[in-house]
Amino acid sequence: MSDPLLNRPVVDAAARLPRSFYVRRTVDVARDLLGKVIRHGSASAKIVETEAYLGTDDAAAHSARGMTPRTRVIFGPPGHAYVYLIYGMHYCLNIVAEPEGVAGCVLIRAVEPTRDMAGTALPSDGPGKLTRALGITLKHYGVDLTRGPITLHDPPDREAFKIGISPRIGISQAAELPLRFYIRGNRFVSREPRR
DNA sequence: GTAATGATCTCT
DNA sequence: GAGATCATTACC
Repeated sequence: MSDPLLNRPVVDAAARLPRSFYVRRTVDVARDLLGKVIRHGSASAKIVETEAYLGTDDAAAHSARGMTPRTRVIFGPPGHAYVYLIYGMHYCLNIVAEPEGVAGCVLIRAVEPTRDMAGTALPSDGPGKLTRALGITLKHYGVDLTRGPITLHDPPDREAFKIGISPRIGISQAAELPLRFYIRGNRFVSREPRR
């Protein structure tokens, strides 16, 4: 493979994001997750697109209608994974934000593959595709991202990028709110912004 | 217990 | 533009 994006060095475990990173407003966590590295097993990828889903005041959020067995983790301590099955076939990965007791999570919409078990990049330009590429399923519901098996890290090299903001994709409620964040010009972003 | 729905993706 | 496919939810 000649793709320079592949086979980069594995990030240092010491750069793992601390709990304090997640104990903030959901919008801030969504924006700051851009450029971070997500790891699962030997797979590794850089986050290039996110969406904020605000707790109980956001009609588009699963947590809008209160705590249920599924949304329980969204109200729990930050830095945990909220995974759900959509359309009977795709898993979506969310990162829980806000202090314990306050709902809020960030949907990971696209990642830039940096390494995987086969040494080949799998499609990761969409929320359902990236979970498949990283091997994330419902069994990862509620896992602590400061412990594993899924972990988040600061990138080994700090590349500058510009942040784009747009309305969220694929929702009907609160569809106009500018809660989607992406790295401008990155080719793995799922869609270009609407105008 | 039954029925509607969906933060998607792939193919036509 | 339509179909795939099933966990979760709301309602009986």
